[in-house]
Amino acid sequence: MSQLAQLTVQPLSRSSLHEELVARIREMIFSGELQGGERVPEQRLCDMFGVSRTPLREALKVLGGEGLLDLLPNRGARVTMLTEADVDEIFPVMGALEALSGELACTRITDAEFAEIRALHYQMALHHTRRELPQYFALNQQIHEAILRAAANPTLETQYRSLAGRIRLARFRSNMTPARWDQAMREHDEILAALEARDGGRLSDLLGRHLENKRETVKQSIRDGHGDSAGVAAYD
Amino acid sequence: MSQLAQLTVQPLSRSSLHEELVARIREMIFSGELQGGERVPEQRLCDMFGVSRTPLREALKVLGGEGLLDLLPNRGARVTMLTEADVDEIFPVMGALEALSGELACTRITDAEFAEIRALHYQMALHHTRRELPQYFALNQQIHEAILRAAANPTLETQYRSLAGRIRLARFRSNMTPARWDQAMREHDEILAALEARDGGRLSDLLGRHLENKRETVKQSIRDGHGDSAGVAAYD
DNA sequence: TTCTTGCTTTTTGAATACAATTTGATAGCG
DNA sequence: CGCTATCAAATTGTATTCAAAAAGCAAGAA
Repeated sequence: MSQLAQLTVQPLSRSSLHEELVARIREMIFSGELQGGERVPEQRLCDMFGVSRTPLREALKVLGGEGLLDLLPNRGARVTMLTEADVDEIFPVMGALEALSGELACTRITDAEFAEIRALHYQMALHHTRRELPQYFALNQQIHEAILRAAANPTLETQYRSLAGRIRLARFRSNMTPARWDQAMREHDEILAALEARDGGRLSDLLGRHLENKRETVKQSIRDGHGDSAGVAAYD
Repeated sequence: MSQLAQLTVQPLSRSSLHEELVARIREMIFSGELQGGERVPEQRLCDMFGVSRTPLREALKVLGGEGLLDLLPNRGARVTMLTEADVDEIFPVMGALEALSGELACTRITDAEFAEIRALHYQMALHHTRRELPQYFALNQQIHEAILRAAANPTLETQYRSLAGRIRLARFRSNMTPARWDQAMREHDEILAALEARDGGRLSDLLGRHLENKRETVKQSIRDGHGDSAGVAAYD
Protein backbone atom coordinates (compact mmCIF):
# COMPACT_ATOMS: atom_id res chain seq x y z
CA MET A 1 0.00 0.00 0.00
CA SER A 2 1.26 3.46 -0.82
CA GLN A 3 1.67 6.29 1.60
CA LEU A 4 -1.19 8.14 0.00
CA ALA A 5 -3.78 6.86 2.41
CA GLN A 6 -1.80 8.32 5.27
CA LEU A 7 -1.54 11.79 3.84
CA THR A 8 -4.21 14.35 4.47
CA VAL A 9 -4.27 16.70 1.55
CA GLN A 10 -6.08 19.95 1.12
CA PRO A 11 -9.40 18.86 -0.45
CA LEU A 12 -8.74 21.18 -3.37
CA SER A 13 -11.70 23.47 -3.71
CA ARG A 14 -12.69 23.72 -7.31
CA SER A 15 -15.28 26.31 -6.62
CA SER A 16 -18.39 26.54 -8.69
CA LEU A 17 -19.76 29.80 -9.93
CA HIS A 18 -22.09 30.29 -7.02
CA GLU A 19 -19.26 29.90 -4.50
CA GLU A 20 -17.19 32.41 -6.39
CA LEU A 21 -20.16 34.76 -6.41
CA VAL A 22 -20.73 34.39 -2.69
CA ALA A 23 -17.16 35.44 -2.02
CA ARG A 24 -17.23 38.32 -4.47
CA ILE A 25 -20.55 39.74 -3.34
CA ARG A 26 -19.56 39.36 0.29
CA GLU A 27 -16.48 41.45 -0.43
CA MET A 28 -18.63 44.01 -2.24
CA ILE A 29 -20.73 44.32 0.89
CA PHE A 30 -17.75 44.61 3.21
CA SER A 31 -16.02 47.12 0.97
CA GLY A 32 -19.12 49.26 0.86
CA GLU A 33 -19.57 48.82 -2.88
CA LEU A 34 -23.03 47.69 -1.91
CA GLN A 35 -24.44 50.09 0.64
CA GLY A 36 -26.51 49.07 3.62
CA GLY A 37 -30.21 49.06 2.85
CA GLU A 38 -29.50 49.20 -0.84
CA ARG A 39 -31.58 47.08 -3.11
CA VAL A 40 -29.58 44.60 -5.11
CA PRO A 41 -31.25 43.97 -8.48
CA GLU A 42 -30.40 40.54 -9.74
CA GLN A 43 -30.01 41.52 -13.37
CA ARG A 44 -27.51 44.26 -12.60
CA LEU A 45 -25.29 41.85 -10.70
CA CYS A 46 -25.64 39.29 -13.49
CA ASP A 47 -24.42 41.82 -16.04
CA MET A 48 -21.66 42.87 -13.69
CA PHE A 49 -20.29 39.35 -13.30
CA GLY A 50 -21.32 38.04 -16.68
CA VAL A 51 -23.29 35.11 -15.32
CA SER A 52 -26.90 34.07 -15.54
CA ARG A 53 -29.40 34.52 -12.76
CA THR A 54 -29.39 30.91 -11.52
CA PRO A 55 -25.98 30.78 -9.83
CA LEU A 56 -26.39 34.37 -8.73
CA ARG A 57 -29.63 33.59 -6.97
CA GLU A 58 -28.03 30.62 -5.26
CA ALA A 59 -25.35 32.95 -3.98
CA LEU A 60 -27.91 35.43 -2.70
CA LYS A 61 -29.63 32.67 -0.75
CA VAL A 62 -26.39 31.72 0.94
CA LEU A 63 -25.61 35.31 1.85
CA GLY A 64 -29.12 35.62 3.18
CA GLY A 65 -28.40 32.67 5.44
CA GLU A 66 -25.27 34.42 6.66
CA GLY A 67 -27.34 37.42 7.62
CA LEU A 68 -25.58 39.79 5.24
CA LEU A 69 -28.61 40.15 2.99
CA ASP A 70 -32.29 40.45 3.79
CA LEU A 71 -34.28 38.43 1.30
CA LEU A 72 -37.82 39.69 0.88
CA PRO A 73 -39.99 37.30 -1.13
CA ASN A 74 -40.85 38.79 -4.50
CA ARG A 75 -39.12 41.99 -3.54
CA GLY A 76 -35.50 41.20 -3.92
CA ALA A 77 -32.51 41.33 -1.68
CA ARG A 78 -31.19 44.24 0.34
CA VAL A 79 -27.96 44.61 2.20
CA THR A 80 -28.79 44.15 5.85
CA MET A 81 -29.00 47.35 7.89
CA LEU A 82 -27.51 47.01 11.33
CA THR A 83 -29.41 48.68 14.12
CA GLU A 84 -27.96 49.59 17.48
CA ALA A 85 -30.14 46.87 18.94
CA ASP A 86 -28.49 44.36 16.60
CA VAL A 87 -25.08 45.45 17.80
CA ASP A 88 -26.11 45.07 21.44
CA GLU A 89 -27.32 41.61 20.55
CA ILE A 90 -24.29 40.46 18.61
CA PHE A 91 -21.52 41.75 20.84
CA PRO A 92 -22.28 39.62 23.90
CA VAL A 93 -22.23 36.54 21.70
CA MET A 94 -18.96 37.56 20.10
CA GLY A 95 -17.62 38.23 23.57
CA ALA A 96 -18.50 34.73 24.71
CA LEU A 97 -16.79 33.26 21.67
CA GLU A 98 -13.70 35.40 22.00
CA ALA A 99 -13.48 34.49 25.67
CA LEU A 100 -13.62 30.84 24.71
CA SER A 101 -10.91 31.38 22.12
CA GLY A 102 -8.72 32.78 24.89
CA GLU A 103 -9.34 29.80 27.13
CA LEU A 104 -8.66 27.29 24.40
CA ALA A 105 -5.63 29.15 23.11
CA CYS A 106 -4.05 28.96 26.57
CA THR A 107 -4.45 25.22 26.74
CA ARG A 108 -3.23 24.52 23.22
CA ILE A 109 -0.90 27.21 22.01
CA THR A 110 2.59 26.13 21.05
CA ASP A 111 5.70 28.11 21.93
CA ALA A 112 6.18 28.88 18.26
CA GLU A 113 2.67 30.26 17.94
CA PHE A 114 3.12 32.35 21.04
CA ALA A 115 6.42 33.68 19.74
CA GLU A 116 4.70 34.81 16.57
CA ILE A 117 1.99 36.60 18.52
CA ARG A 118 4.57 38.26 20.69
CA ALA A 119 6.38 39.46 17.59
CA LEU A 120 3.16 40.90 16.23
CA HIS A 121 2.51 42.53 19.58
CA TYR A 122 5.82 44.36 19.71
CA GLN A 123 5.48 45.42 16.13
CA MET A 124 2.08 46.84 16.99
CA ALA A 125 3.50 48.57 20.05
CA LEU A 126 6.02 50.25 17.78
CA HIS A 127 3.25 51.58 15.54
CA HIS A 128 1.49 52.76 18.66
CA THR A 129 4.44 54.83 19.84
CA ARG A 130 4.80 56.22 16.33
CA ARG A 131 1.08 57.01 16.23
CA GLU A 132 0.60 55.08 13.00
CA LEU A 133 -3.05 54.19 13.31
CA PRO A 134 -3.70 52.11 10.17
CA GLN A 135 -0.66 49.93 10.72
CA TYR A 136 -1.63 49.57 14.36
CA PHE A 137 -5.08 48.33 13.38
CA ALA A 138 -3.71 45.88 10.87
CA LEU A 139 -1.45 44.30 13.50
CA ASN A 140 -4.23 44.40 16.07
CA GLN A 141 -6.46 42.37 13.81
CA GLN A 142 -3.67 39.92 13.06
CA ILE A 143 -3.13 39.34 16.76
CA HIS A 144 -6.78 38.55 17.41
CA GLU A 145 -6.84 36.27 14.37
CA ALA A 146 -3.72 34.51 15.63
CA ILE A 147 -5.30 33.87 19.04
CA LEU A 148 -8.39 32.55 17.33
CA ARG A 149 -6.25 30.24 15.21
CA ALA A 150 -4.32 29.10 18.26
CA ALA A 151 -7.60 27.95 19.78
CA ALA A 152 -7.57 25.35 16.99
CA ASN A 153 -11.32 25.08 16.73
CA PRO A 154 -12.67 25.61 13.20
CA THR A 155 -16.27 25.72 14.40
CA LEU A 156 -15.37 28.51 16.78
CA GLU A 157 -13.54 30.34 14.02
CA THR A 158 -16.46 30.05 11.65
CA GLN A 159 -19.00 31.26 14.16
CA TYR A 160 -16.82 34.13 15.27
CA ARG A 161 -16.03 35.24 11.74
CA SER A 162 -19.69 35.12 10.83
CA LEU A 163 -20.60 37.50 13.63
CA ALA A 164 -17.59 39.69 12.94
CA GLY A 165 -18.79 39.90 9.34
CA ARG A 166 -22.21 41.08 10.41
CA ILE A 167 -20.59 43.76 12.56
CA ARG A 168 -18.62 44.91 9.54
CA LEU A 169 -21.95 45.83 7.97
CA ALA A 170 -21.85 48.92 10.17
CA ARG A 171 -18.74 50.08 8.32
CA PHE A 172 -17.49 51.77 11.43
CA ARG A 173 -14.21 53.57 11.74
CA SER A 174 -12.52 53.75 15.04
CA ASN A 175 -12.39 57.28 16.38
CA MET A 176 -9.87 56.67 19.11
CA THR A 177 -8.81 59.40 21.43
CA PRO A 178 -5.13 59.33 22.39
CA ALA A 179 -6.19 58.30 25.90
CA ARG A 180 -8.31 55.45 24.60
CA TRP A 181 -5.55 54.33 22.32
CA ASP A 182 -3.07 54.21 25.17
CA GLN A 183 -5.56 52.22 27.20
CA ALA A 184 -6.07 49.74 24.37
CA MET A 185 -2.34 49.27 24.13
CA ARG A 186 -2.14 48.60 27.88
CA GLU A 187 -4.94 46.07 27.51
CA HIS A 188 -2.92 44.35 24.83
CA ASP A 189 0.08 44.25 27.13
CA GLU A 190 -2.06 42.42 29.66
CA ILE A 191 -3.45 40.12 26.98
CA LEU A 192 0.05 39.13 25.96
CA ALA A 193 1.04 38.57 29.57
CA ALA A 194 -1.98 36.37 30.26
CA LEU A 195 -1.27 34.37 27.13
CA GLU A 196 2.38 33.94 28.07
CA ALA A 197 1.32 32.74 31.52
CA ARG A 198 -1.22 30.45 29.83
CA ASP A 199 -3.80 31.95 32.20
CA GLY A 200 -7.01 31.14 30.34
CA GLY A 201 -9.39 32.67 32.83
CA ARG A 202 -7.63 35.99 32.87
CA LEU A 203 -7.21 36.06 29.10
CA SER A 204 -10.94 35.44 28.71
CA ASP A 205 -11.78 38.39 30.90
CA LEU A 206 -9.32 40.66 29.16
CA LEU A 207 -10.51 39.79 25.67
CA GLY A 208 -14.12 40.25 26.69
CA ARG A 209 -13.49 43.68 28.15
CA HIS A 210 -11.26 44.68 25.26
CA LEU A 211 -14.13 43.88 22.92
CA GLU A 212 -16.62 45.93 24.92
CA ASN A 213 -14.84 49.11 23.94
CA LYS A 214 -15.44 48.37 20.31
CA ARG A 215 -19.16 48.13 20.82
CA GLU A 216 -19.62 51.83 21.51
CA THR A 217 -17.52 52.74 18.50
CA VAL A 218 -19.76 50.69 16.26
CA LYS A 219 -22.97 52.05 17.77
CA GLN A 220 -21.70 55.59 17.44
CA SER A 221 -21.04 55.09 13.75
CA ILE A 222 -24.59 53.84 13.32
CA ARG A 223 -25.93 56.91 15.10
CA ASP A 224 -23.81 59.11 12.84
CA GLY A 225 -25.39 57.50 9.81
CA HIS A 226 -23.22 54.94 8.14
CA GLY A 227 -24.22 55.66 4.57
CA ASP A 228 -22.18 58.82 4.46
CA SER A 229 -18.74 57.38 4.92
CA ALA A 230 -18.77 55.60 1.58
CA GLY A 231 -15.56 53.91 0.60
CA VAL A 232 -14.15 53.95 4.09
CA ALA A 233 -12.84 50.63 5.31
CA ALA A 234 -13.92 49.32 8.66
CA TYR A 235 -11.30 49.55 11.34
CA ASP A 236 -10.93 47.64 14.49
CA MET B 1 -56.19 59.73 8.73
CA SER B 2 -57.46 56.31 9.64
CA GLN B 3 -56.24 54.19 12.50
CA LEU B 4 -54.66 51.74 10.11
CA ALA B 5 -51.29 53.41 10.09
CA GLN B 6 -51.07 53.05 13.86
CA LEU B 7 -51.62 49.34 13.93
CA THR B 8 -48.65 47.03 13.72
CA VAL B 9 -49.67 43.77 12.18
CA GLN B 10 -47.74 40.56 11.80
CA PRO B 11 -45.85 41.06 8.51
CA LEU B 12 -47.29 37.85 7.13
CA SER B 13 -44.47 35.68 5.90
CA ARG B 14 -45.41 34.31 2.54
CA SER B 15 -42.61 31.86 2.21
CA SER B 16 -41.27 30.98 -1.16
CA LEU B 17 -40.75 27.45 -2.35
CA HIS B 18 -37.10 27.33 -1.45
CA GLU B 19 -37.80 28.38 2.12
CA GLU B 20 -40.39 25.67 2.41
CA LEU B 21 -37.92 23.18 1.01
CA VAL B 22 -35.20 24.20 3.44
CA ALA B 23 -37.53 23.50 6.34
CA ARG B 24 -38.77 20.20 4.93
CA ILE B 25 -35.35 18.84 4.02
CA ARG B 26 -33.93 19.93 7.35
CA GLU B 27 -36.62 17.93 9.07
CA MET B 28 -35.89 14.95 6.83
CA ILE B 29 -32.29 15.10 7.98
CA PHE B 30 -33.18 15.40 11.66
CA SER B 31 -35.75 12.63 11.47
CA GLY B 32 -33.22 10.33 9.85
CA GLU B 33 -35.21 10.05 6.65
CA LEU B 34 -31.97 11.15 5.03
CA GLN B 35 -29.13 9.18 6.55
CA GLY B 36 -25.73 10.62 7.36
CA GLY B 37 -23.30 10.28 4.49
CA GLU B 38 -26.12 9.49 2.13
CA ARG B 39 -25.98 11.02 -1.28
CA VAL B 40 -28.97 13.20 -2.07
CA PRO B 41 -29.70 13.15 -5.81
CA GLU B 42 -31.45 16.32 -6.84
CA GLN B 43 -33.90 14.69 -9.21
CA ARG B 44 -35.19 12.30 -6.58
CA LEU B 45 -35.96 15.14 -4.19
CA CYS B 46 -37.57 17.09 -7.03
CA ASP B 47 -39.91 14.22 -7.76
CA MET B 48 -40.57 13.79 -4.07
CA PHE B 49 -41.66 17.37 -3.55
CA GLY B 50 -43.03 17.97 -7.02
CA VAL B 51 -40.86 20.98 -7.73
CA SER B 52 -38.22 21.77 -10.28
CA ARG B 53 -34.52 21.75 -9.60
CA THR B 54 -34.10 25.50 -9.31
CA PRO B 55 -35.74 26.11 -5.93
CA LEU B 56 -34.47 22.78 -4.68
CA ARG B 57 -30.90 23.69 -5.46
CA GLU B 58 -31.31 27.02 -3.70
CA ALA B 59 -32.48 25.11 -0.64
CA LEU B 60 -29.49 22.77 -0.80
CA LYS B 61 -27.13 25.73 -0.88
CA VAL B 62 -28.72 27.16 2.25
CA LEU B 63 -28.51 23.85 4.08
CA GLY B 64 -24.91 23.60 2.99
CA GLY B 65 -24.29 26.94 4.63
CA GLU B 66 -25.86 25.62 7.81
CA GLY B 67 -23.44 22.73 7.81
CA LEU B 68 -26.11 20.07 7.49
CA LEU B 69 -25.10 19.13 3.97
CA ASP B 70 -21.70 18.78 2.36
CA LEU B 71 -21.81 20.19 -1.14
CA LEU B 72 -19.18 18.71 -3.40
CA PRO B 73 -18.89 20.53 -6.73
CA ASN B 74 -20.14 18.36 -9.57
CA ARG B 75 -20.58 15.51 -7.14
CA GLY B 76 -23.76 16.38 -5.39
CA ALA B 77 -24.79 16.86 -1.81
CA ARG B 78 -24.39 14.48 1.10
CA VAL B 79 -25.78 14.64 4.58
CA THR B 80 -22.90 15.73 6.79
CA MET B 81 -21.28 12.96 8.79
CA LEU B 82 -20.34 13.98 12.29
CA THR B 83 -17.02 12.72 13.55
CA GLU B 84 -16.01 12.54 17.19
CA ALA B 85 -13.57 15.34 16.45
CA ASP B 86 -16.48 17.48 15.22
CA VAL B 87 -18.33 16.84 18.45
CA ASP B 88 -15.30 17.80 20.51
CA GLU B 89 -15.12 20.95 18.46
CA ILE B 90 -18.77 21.92 18.64
CA PHE B 91 -19.48 21.26 22.30
CA PRO B 92 -17.13 23.86 23.76
CA VAL B 93 -18.74 26.47 21.53
CA MET B 94 -22.23 25.38 22.54
CA GLY B 95 -21.07 25.47 26.13
CA ALA B 96 -19.91 29.06 25.81
CA LEU B 97 -23.23 30.03 24.27
CA GLU B 98 -25.29 28.19 26.84
CA ALA B 99 -23.25 29.78 29.61
CA LEU B 100 -23.98 33.17 28.11
CA SER B 101 -27.67 32.34 27.92
CA GLY B 102 -27.58 31.60 31.64
CA GLU B 103 -25.90 34.92 32.40
CA LEU B 104 -28.30 36.91 30.28
CA ALA B 105 -31.34 35.05 31.53
CA CYS B 106 -30.47 35.95 35.12
CA THR B 107 -30.29 39.63 34.32
CA ARG B 108 -33.46 39.77 32.25
CA ILE B 109 -35.85 37.04 33.24
CA THR B 110 -39.26 38.14 34.47
CA ASP B 111 -41.02 36.55 37.42
CA ALA B 112 -43.62 35.14 35.06
CA GLU B 113 -40.97 33.51 32.91
CA PHE B 114 -39.26 32.06 35.94
CA ALA B 115 -42.56 30.72 37.24
CA GLU B 116 -43.08 28.92 33.95
CA ILE B 117 -39.64 27.36 34.09
CA ARG B 118 -40.22 26.29 37.68
CA ALA B 119 -43.47 24.65 36.63
CA LEU B 120 -41.69 22.79 33.86
CA HIS B 121 -39.00 21.77 36.32
CA TYR B 122 -41.38 20.19 38.82
CA GLN B 123 -43.26 18.47 36.05
CA MET B 124 -39.96 17.04 34.87
CA ALA B 125 -39.07 15.99 38.40
CA LEU B 126 -42.33 14.07 38.53
CA HIS B 127 -41.47 12.18 35.37
CA HIS B 128 -38.06 11.50 36.88
CA THR B 129 -39.51 9.88 39.98
CA ARG B 130 -41.87 7.86 37.79
CA ARG B 131 -38.95 6.84 35.55
CA GLU B 132 -40.71 8.12 32.44
CA LEU B 133 -37.70 8.83 30.24
CA PRO B 134 -39.27 10.24 27.06
CA GLN B 135 -41.48 12.67 28.95
CA TYR B 136 -38.50 13.64 31.07
CA PHE B 137 -36.49 14.44 27.97
CA ALA B 138 -39.27 16.48 26.45
CA LEU B 139 -39.52 18.64 29.55
CA ASN B 140 -35.76 18.86 29.82
CA GLN B 141 -35.54 20.30 26.35
CA GLN B 142 -38.37 22.74 27.05
CA ILE B 143 -36.53 24.03 30.10
CA HIS B 144 -33.33 24.68 28.19
CA GLU B 145 -35.32 26.37 25.42
CA ALA B 146 -37.09 28.52 27.98
CA ILE B 147 -33.81 29.68 29.48
CA LEU B 148 -32.53 30.47 26.02
CA ARG B 149 -35.67 32.48 25.31
CA ALA B 150 -35.38 34.28 28.63
CA ALA B 151 -31.95 35.47 27.54
CA ALA B 152 -33.86 37.49 24.94
CA ASN B 153 -31.09 37.50 22.38
CA PRO B 154 -32.20 36.26 18.95
CA THR B 155 -28.64 36.12 17.64
CA LEU B 156 -27.68 33.88 20.52
CA GLU B 157 -30.73 31.70 19.90
CA THR B 158 -29.92 31.36 16.21
CA GLN B 159 -26.28 30.46 16.79
CA TYR B 160 -27.11 27.99 19.53
CA ARG B 161 -29.85 26.30 17.52
CA SER B 162 -27.55 26.03 14.55
CA LEU B 163 -24.96 24.15 16.56
CA ALA B 164 -27.60 22.06 18.29
CA GLY B 165 -28.88 21.12 14.85
CA ARG B 166 -25.46 19.94 13.77
CA ILE B 167 -25.22 17.81 16.91
CA ARG B 168 -28.55 16.26 16.03
CA LEU B 169 -26.84 14.85 12.95
CA ALA B 170 -25.35 12.24 15.25
CA ARG B 171 -28.84 10.94 15.97
CA PHE B 172 -27.79 9.94 19.42
CA ARG B 173 -30.01 8.44 22.04
CA SER B 174 -29.28 8.96 25.65
CA ASN B 175 -28.30 5.78 27.40
CA MET B 176 -28.64 7.04 30.91
CA THR B 177 -27.84 4.87 33.85
CA PRO B 178 -30.12 5.35 36.85
CA ALA B 179 -27.19 6.94 38.68
CA ARG B 180 -26.50 9.35 35.86
CA TRP B 181 -30.18 10.20 35.62
CA ASP B 182 -30.37 11.01 39.31
CA GLN B 183 -27.31 13.18 38.95
CA ALA B 184 -28.81 15.04 36.00
CA MET B 185 -31.91 15.70 38.06
CA ARG B 186 -29.82 17.08 40.91
CA GLU B 187 -28.02 19.30 38.44
CA HIS B 188 -31.37 20.61 37.32
CA ASP B 189 -32.31 21.34 40.93
CA GLU B 190 -29.20 23.47 41.19
CA ILE B 191 -29.91 25.14 37.86
CA LEU B 192 -33.36 26.15 39.07
CA ALA B 193 -31.94 27.43 42.34
CA ALA B 194 -29.30 29.51 40.58
CA LEU B 195 -31.92 30.94 38.28
CA GLU B 196 -34.22 31.76 41.16
CA ALA B 197 -31.35 33.52 42.91
CA ARG B 198 -30.53 35.29 39.64
CA ASP B 199 -26.97 34.08 40.12
CA GLY B 200 -25.67 34.34 36.56
CA GLY B 201 -22.15 33.16 37.26
CA ARG B 202 -23.29 30.01 39.01
CA LEU B 203 -25.93 29.27 36.40
CA SER B 204 -23.31 29.59 33.67
CA ASP B 205 -21.10 27.05 35.38
CA LEU B 206 -23.94 24.65 35.99
CA LEU B 207 -25.22 24.78 32.42
CA GLY B 208 -21.73 24.30 31.08
CA ARG B 209 -21.10 21.23 33.21
CA HIS B 210 -24.57 19.86 32.56
CA LEU B 211 -23.82 20.02 28.86
CA GLU B 212 -20.50 18.22 29.21
CA ASN B 213 -22.29 15.03 30.16
CA LYS B 214 -24.13 15.06 26.88
CA ARG B 215 -20.91 15.14 24.92
CA GLU B 216 -19.87 11.63 25.85
CA THR B 217 -23.32 10.30 25.01
CA VAL B 218 -23.09 11.74 21.52
CA LYS B 219 -19.56 10.51 20.94
CA GLN B 220 -20.52 7.05 22.14
CA SER B 221 -23.37 6.90 19.64
CA ILE B 222 -20.93 7.82 16.87
CA ARG B 223 -18.58 5.05 17.97
CA ASP B 224 -21.49 2.62 17.95
CA GLY B 225 -22.23 3.55 14.38
CA HIS B 226 -25.13 5.88 13.96
CA GLY B 227 -26.46 4.47 10.74
CA ASP B 228 -27.92 1.47 12.50
CA SER B 229 -30.43 3.19 14.71
CA ALA B 230 -32.58 4.31 11.82
CA GLY B 231 -35.82 5.98 12.74
CA VAL B 232 -34.77 6.69 16.28
CA ALA B 233 -35.24 10.24 17.39
CA ALA B 234 -32.41 12.07 19.06
CA TYR B 235 -32.78 12.48 22.76
CA ASP B 236 -31.25 14.96 25.06
C1' DT C 1 -54.48 69.63 -5.72
C1' DT C 2 -54.58 65.06 -3.89
C1' DC C 3 -56.01 60.61 -3.61
C1' DT C 4 -57.56 56.59 -5.85
C1' DT C 5 -57.73 53.18 -9.52
C1' DG C 6 -56.33 50.56 -13.34
C1' DC C 7 -52.81 49.51 -16.61
C1' DT C 8 -47.93 48.97 -18.17
C1' DT C 9 -43.28 47.97 -17.09
C1' DT C 10 -40.00 45.91 -14.36
C1' DT C 11 -38.40 42.45 -11.33
C1' DT C 12 -38.57 38.18 -9.16
C1' DG C 13 -40.02 33.03 -8.86
C1' DA C 14 -40.00 28.70 -11.03
C1' DA C 15 -39.54 25.44 -14.84
C1' DT C 16 -37.28 23.79 -18.75
C1' DA C 17 -33.39 23.18 -21.84
C1' DC C 18 -28.60 22.79 -22.75
C1' DA C 19 -23.57 22.10 -21.52
C1' DA C 20 -19.98 20.16 -18.77
C1' DT C 21 -18.34 16.93 -15.50
C1' DT C 22 -18.23 12.62 -13.27
C1' DT C 23 -19.09 7.75 -12.93
C1' DG C 24 -19.02 3.07 -14.33
C1' DA C 25 -18.63 -0.25 -17.73
C1' DT C 26 -16.49 -2.44 -21.42
C1' DA C 27 -12.89 -3.38 -24.53
C1' DG C 28 -8.12 -3.49 -25.52
C1' DC C 29 -3.38 -4.05 -24.13
C1' DG C 30 0.58 -5.58 -21.54
C1' DC D 1 -5.00 -11.93 -14.97
C1' DG D 2 -4.70 -7.13 -14.09
C1' DC D 3 -4.41 -2.57 -15.69
C1' DT D 4 -5.47 1.36 -18.66
C1' DA D 5 -8.12 3.80 -21.93
C1' DT D 6 -12.16 5.01 -24.11
C1' DC D 7 -16.98 5.63 -24.42
C1' DA D 8 -21.90 5.91 -22.72
C1' DA D 9 -25.08 7.07 -19.11
C1' DA D 10 -26.23 9.69 -15.34
C1' DT D 11 -25.81 13.74 -12.60
C1' DT D 12 -24.68 18.31 -11.78
C1' DG D 13 -23.74 23.30 -13.40
C1' DT D 14 -25.45 27.00 -16.03
C1' DA D 15 -28.40 29.45 -19.22
C1' DT D 16 -32.77 30.50 -21.10
C1' DT D 17 -37.70 30.80 -21.01
C1' DC D 18 -42.15 31.36 -19.05
C1' DA D 19 -45.25 32.86 -15.21
C1' DA D 20 -46.45 35.63 -11.29
C1' DA D 21 -45.90 39.39 -8.39
C1' DA D 22 -44.62 44.17 -7.36
C1' DA D 23 -43.46 48.87 -8.59
C1' DG D 24 -44.20 52.77 -11.33
C1' DC D 25 -47.15 55.73 -14.01
C1' DA D 26 -51.02 58.05 -15.85
C1' DA D 27 -55.81 59.19 -15.99
C1' DG D 28 -59.83 60.34 -13.56
C1' DA D 29 -62.66 61.57 -9.40
C1' DA D 30 -63.24 63.92 -5.04
